[in-house]
Amino acid sequence: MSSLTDRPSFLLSQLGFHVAAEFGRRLEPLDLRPRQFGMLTYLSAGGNVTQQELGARLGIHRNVVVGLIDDLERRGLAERRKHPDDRRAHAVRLTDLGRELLGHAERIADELDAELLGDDDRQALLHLLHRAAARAGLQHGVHPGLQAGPGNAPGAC
Amino acid sequence: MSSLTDRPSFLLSQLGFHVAAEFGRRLEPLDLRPRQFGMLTYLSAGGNVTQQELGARLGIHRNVVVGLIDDLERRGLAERRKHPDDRRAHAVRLTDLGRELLGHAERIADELDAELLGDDDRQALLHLLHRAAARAGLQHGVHPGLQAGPGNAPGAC
DNA sequence: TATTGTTATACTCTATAACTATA
DNA sequence: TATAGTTATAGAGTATAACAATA
Repeated sequence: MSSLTDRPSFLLSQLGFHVAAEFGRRLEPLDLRPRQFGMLTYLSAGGNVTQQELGARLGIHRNVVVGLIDDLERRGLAERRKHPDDRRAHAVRLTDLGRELLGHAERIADELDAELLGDDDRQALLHLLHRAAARAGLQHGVHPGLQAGPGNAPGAC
Repeated sequence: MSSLTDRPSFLLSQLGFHVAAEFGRRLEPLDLRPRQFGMLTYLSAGGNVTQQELGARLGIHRNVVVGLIDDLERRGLAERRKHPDDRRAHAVRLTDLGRELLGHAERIADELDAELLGDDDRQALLHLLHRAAARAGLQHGVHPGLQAGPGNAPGAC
């Protein structure tokens, strides 16, 4: 008579959604959606990132990327430059303001991490999650919750 | 320079979404959606469960519950009976067929659990997740991913 | 001919608000 | 007056398909 709370997969999913939703809520004061946080994070590495690449990396369809970057650009957090190698594409870059806002968001994430568990437990959890993620074949930094899907939660990360 | 994969909260969310999505995919051959699985699970405890109670428990709005139970009833997995104490309400019951299908779904969940990690690691993970869930104040068996939200993934559990 | 960015249209799902019947 | 179930309407969001510019 296994209860749902005895299933690691259920607990994992339950906690994962909870944490994602909580992160989304804490991001609201920054007027930033989890998908945009993902974008800023990916852009922060620099380089000539095309919208196509950005969408492919985060699992967001390219026609949705347009609107999200429209918003980021309108707010001065990112900008479309001319792509040096391909005149069809944009090279999306993070602005200083965008980098600053990303810093705020990361501090929020730090807080969330800190609240999750005590230091020792958190380290142990991180280790186990890494093993499970590798076993599941998950790609680094690719969050399936960001993908468009048929009505995916814009608030859930 | 903390990568996203160094954040337990991100990994938790990433793995949680992945597991939920995978569970949803494996449930498809049974023509059962994760939310319906949640309903069958809750109904399996028996008793006179009203639609209101079911929705409140799973975080699904009552007007959405109607359609989901319509489907379950049409397929002979659940049925609406007269509620003995309140003539406004239905007493939703699981049928034998519904109980059987729930068994199939639980076996699918068992497989997913088994694939997650080796036995020892899985036990350790379960322990840590329990602690984190308690710390976060999560309720037993209440999955925030099932909630309606502004465009919540019907495929993600 | 394929690809990048963009826009428009159709579809799916939820939110809100009503309504009936009971309490 | 409030609540259980139901239905209808409107809204938010995505998928699909087109398009122009460029490869």
